[in-house]
Amino acid sequence: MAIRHSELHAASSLTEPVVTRLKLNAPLSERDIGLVRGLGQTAETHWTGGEILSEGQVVRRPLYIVSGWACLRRDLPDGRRQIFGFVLPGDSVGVGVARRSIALTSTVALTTVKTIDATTVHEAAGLPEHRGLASALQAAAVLESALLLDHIVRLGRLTAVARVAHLLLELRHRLACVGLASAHRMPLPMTQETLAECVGLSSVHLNRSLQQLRRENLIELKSGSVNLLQPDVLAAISDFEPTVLPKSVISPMETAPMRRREDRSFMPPS
Amino acid sequence: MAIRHSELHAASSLTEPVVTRLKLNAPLSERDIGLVRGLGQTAETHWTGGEILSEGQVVRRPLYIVSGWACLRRDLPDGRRQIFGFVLPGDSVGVGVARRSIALTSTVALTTVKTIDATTVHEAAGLPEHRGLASALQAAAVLESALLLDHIVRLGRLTAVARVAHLLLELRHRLACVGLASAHRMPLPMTQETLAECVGLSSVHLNRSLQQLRRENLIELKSGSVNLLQPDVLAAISDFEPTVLPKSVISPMETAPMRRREDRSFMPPS
DNA sequence: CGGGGGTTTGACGAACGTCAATCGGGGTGG
DNA sequence: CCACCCCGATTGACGTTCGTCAAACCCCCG
Repeated sequence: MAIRHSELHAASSLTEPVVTRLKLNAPLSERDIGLVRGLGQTAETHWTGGEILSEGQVVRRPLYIVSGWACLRRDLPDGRRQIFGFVLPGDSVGVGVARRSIALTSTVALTTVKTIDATTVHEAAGLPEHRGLASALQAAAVLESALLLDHIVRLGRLTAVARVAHLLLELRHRLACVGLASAHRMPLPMTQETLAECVGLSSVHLNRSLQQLRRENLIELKSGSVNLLQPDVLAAISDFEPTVLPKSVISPMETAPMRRREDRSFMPPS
Repeated sequence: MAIRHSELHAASSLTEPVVTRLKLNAPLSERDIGLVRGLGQTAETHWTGGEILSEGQVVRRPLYIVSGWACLRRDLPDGRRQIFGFVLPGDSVGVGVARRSIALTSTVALTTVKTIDATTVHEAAGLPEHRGLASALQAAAVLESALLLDHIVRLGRLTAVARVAHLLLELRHRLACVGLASAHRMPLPMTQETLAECVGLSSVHLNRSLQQLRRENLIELKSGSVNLLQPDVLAAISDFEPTVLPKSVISPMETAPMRRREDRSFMPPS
């Protein structure tokens, strides 16, 4: 299921999304940052479709996603599913909603996902010399609940088209925070059915909603990535406003790192 | 808005819902319990419709609800509202989702609400001699997120009737935990419109869903309280299962404390 | 050249929202 | 004590949104 890396090279670059995210949350000292960078050695790989964490399972240790996408999911008795949100590079798994207890949802890899062990960081956050880390982790937890609240508003009060627009804007904003999306283009490495399970629609109706957005020249869909043609219009029709914290993290930079070839396979090469 | 009580009598009995809840979350020492009981002096009263905490406002101090109901709410630009959940006696306000930061939602009193200041408890939880409190608070935070997740499932995957059934069962379970509901009857001190804003339906359709439940002899509605006639059937049609923790807290006791006279007014006697 | 999974389309029915009128009970003023 | 009033609950009619079923399509890959 998870494969431990023996490679040590380039380990520090792996941790950059995490460093970026934590620095946005709170000012970090050099020691804080060094601590996080040291986690590159603990990288593990999870294949598409694999469960990084299973609902009901005891959470052994907190993780950080350093590359790839995952989702938080619950399976209902009749086979239907609800996706609570997506986990992106820089996000943590097994924290806040489930630290040191029982996982409330499954965390499933949507692409090949690389993770690092966050135990050290969480332990250090208790020490007086790492106050910066402590507030960064706290802020991360708050942002996590904020995402859940936004999702509730999406499901409870928005129409199908607005739900999709709202979700796309949220993902763009979060990706931009860690430098993985430009102002317009971003990866969207999942099935329409997965998207539907997130926004509470049937896959057919989700498809029609996407088409409506395309017809109105609001988005462009290529396999595995989206182009938000008129983000302001999308925001208007969905009442979107990015979650608090440092405003306007979206840089005008146009480098949008795309998924590598190996990530396009939706099945593990077992 | 909030009125500080000068009355000191019967202060300790006020805190009982909080003690009960915390004891369910983790084993508490006598010192832990004594600490909580001492909070009776800090009681404040909020009138129906008043905002105990406003979205965007800096959270000054954590509170416990000791009597009455409140809801977590967000108002949308077009006047519509989404209710994220209800806050019952024993629940905390301004914790977890917003501790020491900015409130992510408004907390609005649905009845007359009495609160006590939880600052002391939260500070004590950091001390080694109050480890029990620390785990109790942690468990409370987890349960809080669990409720949000359940709500997402309700909104994303259940039909109107099932949403209502699911919500009623959740409320009964939580009330029973603090001895405020019997196996069947429980208070429901809110407008159908409020209920609708919670489960993401129009008030008209919510009304029809309630009627369907009544027609099928699953519930009985009197002003301000519900009777769950066949909880097992309700659970079956809504895929409900109570949130983890000590199973079957629902006692066969039939004493269902109803709202007092003063609580039936929906407007403050200003 | 096939196959298979994902996407798209059409047709149809069920679920839900909206508008607007009516009802009903408790609270209030006379 | 009684008539009035107001808010919330209820009802009907109608239109829209969304789900379901099933077929066709498309593209990537073997």
